[in-house]
This record gives sequence, structure tokens and C-alpha cells, in this order.
Amino acid sequence: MIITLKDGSKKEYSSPMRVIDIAADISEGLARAACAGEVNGEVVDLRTELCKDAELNILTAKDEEGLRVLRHTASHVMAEAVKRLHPEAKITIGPAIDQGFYYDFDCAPFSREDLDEIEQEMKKIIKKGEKLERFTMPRDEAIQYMKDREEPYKVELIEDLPEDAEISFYRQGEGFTDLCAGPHLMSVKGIKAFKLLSSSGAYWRGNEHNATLTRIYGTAFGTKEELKAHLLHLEDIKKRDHNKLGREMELFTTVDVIGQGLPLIMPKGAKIIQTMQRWIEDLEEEWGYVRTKTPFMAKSDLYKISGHWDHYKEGMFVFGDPEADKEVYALRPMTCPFQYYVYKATPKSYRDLPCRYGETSTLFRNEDSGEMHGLTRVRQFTISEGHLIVRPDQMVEEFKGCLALAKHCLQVLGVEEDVTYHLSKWDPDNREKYIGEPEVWEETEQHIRDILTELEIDFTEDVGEAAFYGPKVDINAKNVYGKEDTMITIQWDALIAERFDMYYIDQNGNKVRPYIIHRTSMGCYERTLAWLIEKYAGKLPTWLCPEQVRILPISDKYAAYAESIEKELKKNKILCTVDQRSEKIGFKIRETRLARVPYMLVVGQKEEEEKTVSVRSRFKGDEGAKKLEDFIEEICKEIRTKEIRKIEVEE
RNA sequence: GCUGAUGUGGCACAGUCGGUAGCGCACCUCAUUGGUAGUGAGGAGGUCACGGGUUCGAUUCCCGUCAUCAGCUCCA
Repeated sequence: MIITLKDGSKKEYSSPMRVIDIAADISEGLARAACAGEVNGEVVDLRTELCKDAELNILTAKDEEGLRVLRHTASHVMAEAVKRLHPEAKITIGPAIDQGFYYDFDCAPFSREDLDEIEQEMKKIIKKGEKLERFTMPRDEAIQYMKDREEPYKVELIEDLPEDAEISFYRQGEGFTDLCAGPHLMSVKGIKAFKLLSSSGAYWRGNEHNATLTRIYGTAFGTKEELKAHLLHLEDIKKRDHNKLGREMELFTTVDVIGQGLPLIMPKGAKIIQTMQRWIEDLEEEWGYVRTKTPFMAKSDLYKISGHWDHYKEGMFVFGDPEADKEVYALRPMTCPFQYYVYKATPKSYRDLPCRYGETSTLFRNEDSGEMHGLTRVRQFTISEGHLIVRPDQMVEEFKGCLALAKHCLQVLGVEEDVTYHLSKWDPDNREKYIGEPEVWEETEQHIRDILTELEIDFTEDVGEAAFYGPKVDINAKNVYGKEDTMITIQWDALIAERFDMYYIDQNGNKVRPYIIHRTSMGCYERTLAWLIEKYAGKLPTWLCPEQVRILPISDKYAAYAESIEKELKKNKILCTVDQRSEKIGFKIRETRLARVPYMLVVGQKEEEEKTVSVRSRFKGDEGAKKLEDFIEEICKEIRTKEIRKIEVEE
């Protein structure tokens, strides 16, 4: 048999060879570093025996898949350590994940001290360096095997496998055996650098009705240096966390007595949101939208028609006792039906469509207490909401328009590279969650698929993520911790118009049901602000900054001159302030930088005499920054300055 | 909602094995009038999240509530 290696070289063997033996044949070093093999593109265990011609790549911790194997083995070592220290713990599952690994145990929760102890125990296990051995047995035997070991969760897992399955196990020395499909390292010695990060609760099989297990998260790398770098990175991203930075920068705060999920947006945060809102409202007008302003609450009757009363009452803030009171009101969790009634208020001809309604809409959702987070998950938020009521023949074009508008917004915010697109589909195996016929679902999903393809947008398809009335495009972004949130959504709805008896009159004088697009152009302001804070580490693009320019007089002798410049800038709609305090210039600069103000204008004797300002910019070689500098230069001319002195500082 | 951790002046933290608290930054006052990341001196500010309990006495121990954080679950 001929084995072709990644570099194109070939090895010939007369008898079957295990991947690890081929690695050893290439070099001892490679055999030591090997984590897995990639045979004809498929990741396999090092113990896999090759008996015919194949392409082989030996994966090490430097390869993504190799690192996954290393981390998976690390999770087994952790499980062994836990069993040694806490024999009563029942093992469940322990996979590798993007940034490391975890293992879930049924046992009492672990403290940080427990984790440190487990870490020490893991070090002992790794030092001993037991070999991992793979073996299999038939399903029935495997069930008995795990019953004998009193591991009920493992028994349950095996019972879910097909009856004729050969069940594979990995044993590390005499200490620990786990049900596992692999692949794994040859020896626990391969784990050179690891760290247990945290412990928390998790439900068995991800179902909240099941037992709560104790999960330990850890991470592992091929080298100590990589681990160190990763831990530093984790520290680092915390500094970008909007929930910390946003409070530090005085953009928002929370107050115990006001309540969970009800952040207070402070003046600077409010200014940023106002800038975004004015931009979006004007932009939507350019794109053919008209604006509505509808009530924040309605009688329960409305939600009964929309279906929310039956399906989502738990998520709404309801006033009054539905049993005792005649009229019960609820704060709105969405804007849809309100805009539908705007549509219905006047008769519509086919000529009136599409109707594009936009609203800066505040919504209220009674989220579960554990769900609230900073500005990304709140109980009251304001969204750039909109509904397009369109003729079926206009649907594709209008849907495209919504996508184009969303893309434009992302571009202007400078985040178009940071999002992923998702076609959120229904789940044919869970039909009671949706209304409408399967054919309609398949057809509309195909329409959206075509649109995304035509616009050359990369996207993934997610089953079971659709709204109950139709499929949608979700545009998601990750926060600093890697958790994904939907920023923008565009939903295809061919069904709801009937519920609200919406129609238009066509050419022949017949009543026809319109289609509806539910959409946002840049999502909700609070969440977008959170995203921008993290994206820019607080250093927002100048146009969004609540303070764009700060004027710093060297001493109070130049106060009047500084004010004259402030006046001129304000006349030109630049957000600026003057720091008139009797502080030294170095101190004022320090504070301005910490406040992340993009431009400082230092003025002293020299500037006043020459009618100039000294610009100190946070940017270097940045286009947008240049524009503002040119602009300031223009303004400086207006106040009869001769030149502009520039001091640029690398951040 | 679930599991766990946390809650001390505006912020970031010490501390009290039970005898009502400190530092730094910020704030205020005075002096200093300066040239691109922290001038100096002085001062004020906290019922130690809230409500119960134990105790001669609770910020400290116990219980509950609220809030914050991590994870799970959820997100029309």
C-alpha cells in the first residue's frame, strides 16, 4: 500500500500500519506531537489501521482538529481527576468546544478551591503518563459494563445507540474508562498546558426539565506559551466588555430599585443613540419609508387576535387581573399589529402598495430573571422597527431592498465584516409550532435562498429558527465572549394578513391579501450600542461620539479664545466642550484620552497670537479623521487662523 | 426560571476569627497659570444592598428579598 503524505512524498508499506506507526516512521518528534490523523480528508484516531492506499496528514496541536483531540483527552483526564477526588460523582458527557473543553458531572457544585485541587490531581495523572487504550464491545455488554460501574447517564447514552452498534471505550491506565467515540491522544502525557476556568450548572441533555449537572469548563493548548497567551486574551477581552466599559464611560447604569433589565441610558449614551436614531429615521425616509407612532400598550383583545395572548402571555407585562377586570391591558412586546391597524385605517388600492412603515419603537418583554445582560438583553428596548405591506408580486424585490438597507447600515457602522447571515427555517418535524402549509414554507424558504445567493451573501441554514408565521433572515454578531446575538432580522410573512383581515383592491376590484415583511434596519439601539462599544473598545467612530472635540486651553488666560473656537465648532454642528479647569495641560490630555474623545484642540499663547489651534488626534492616517481635520481647518480659516498645527499620537 | 459566586462612599478595592470601617482615583477648597498621559496641600463623603433572626452587641453568623456576574435554559 502507498501512503501519500501532505508534502506529496510517498511511503510504501507491505503490511497494514496504524497512523501512529506511520508518524513514528516519519520522525520520533512527529509521533510525540501527533494528536490525530487525517485520512483522505477525514479526521481519524491515531490507532486507526490503514490497509490500502491513502492520503495521510498527521495532525498536531497546531491543527484545529488536532487541538480538539488534545482538548477532548484533557476532558477525560479531568473526569478521572474528579472521580479520584469525588468518587460519588456520576460522569455524563465531556466534549471539546471552540475554546477548550468541558465535562458535566452529577455531583455537588465545585468551588474554585475544588477546581484548583482537581487541577493538581490532573497534573499527577499527566505526570504518570498512562497510555490511552481503545476497545469495543457489543451494546448489551456495554450497558452492563456501565451498570456495573454505576454510571446511569452512560447507560442512558448507550441505550440510545442502535442495537447492533459496536460501542467504543477509551481507558487510560487502570484509573478511568469512558464511553467515547474518540479520537484521542495515545497518552495523557500529550497534555502539556491546560487550565480549569470555571464551574457552573448545566441541564442534562440541555433540557431544563432534566437534572442539573455540574459543569467544569477548561482549556488546553499544545504549549504553555499558547495557553498563557489565551489566558491573557481572556483578560483582555473583558476590558472591551460593553457591560463594564459602557458603565465606565458613563454611557449607561443600572439601579437596584428600578429593576433588572431596565438600564438607564446616561447623557453620553443617549447622545450616541440619538445620533443613530436621527440617522436611521432620515435614512429610512430616503429609502421610501413613512413613519408611524403607535401606543406602547393595548387591550388584551389585540393580543388575542395576534396570537400572543395564548402563546406568549408569560413574556408580556400585563396590567389588571384577567379574571376580575373587564379591561386588561398589556405593554407591547412587538409593533406588528399596531402598524397593521395603521394600514387598515384607510382602504388600500394595489397602487398604494408597497406601504413601508417605519417606527422607532419601544418594546417591553418580561424576560426570565436569569436572562438579563447589560444592554444586550433587557426588558425595555427601542428598535428601528418596520413592516412592509406589499403585493405578492412585489415581495422578492422588497425583501431584497430590506436586505440592502440592512447591509448599508452595517457598512456605515463599520461592522459589515463582523456578522453572519442565517436563513432561519421552520422545523418540518415540529409542525404544531408553525402555521401554514408545508409547500408554502418550502417555497418561501427557496425564495429567500435565491435572494441571498443572488446578492452573493454567505449564509447558513438553521432548522427550527423561523418565526411561527414564516422564515426569516437573521443577521447575527458575536459579543466579546463569543456568544451570538441577533442584531437584524428580516421576516417573510405570507400568513398574518389574514388574521387581521388586511387586504387591498386589485385591478379587477377584488380584495386581495397582501404579504408582510417584518424587519429592522439596524436592530435595537441598546444592543447595537453594546456591540459598537465592544467592536471599537469604546473608541467609536467620530460621527457617533457624544463628544467629538475637546478644547484644552493651556491656562485660563486663553479661556475666551477657547470659547470662541467652541462657538464656531458648535455652529458647525460639532459636539465639543472646553475644559476650563485650572489643570495642567498634561492632565487635561490624559483625561480627554481616557474619555476617548477623538480630537483635542490645545490652545495657548502661541495659538491665540497666530490664530491657530493645535490638533491632537487619536487617529493616524485615517480617512474619516482626515476629513474632520480638514473641516476643522476650514473652520479655523473662518476664525482667521493662518494654519493648523497637528500632533498625531499613535494609540 | 435553574446551578454557583458576588454585593463595603461615584469607581476600583482593603478590612473586621462579632465591639458600627480604611486606601487609591473621582469630588470640594486653597495655592499654583502651565505646552501634549497624572502639580501640591487640605477637606468632605459610607445606617458596609435591603428586610428579618441569633446575640449584651451584627457590616461580619443564619434565613429571606433585591441586584450584579458566569454558565445552562429561553429569546414570538
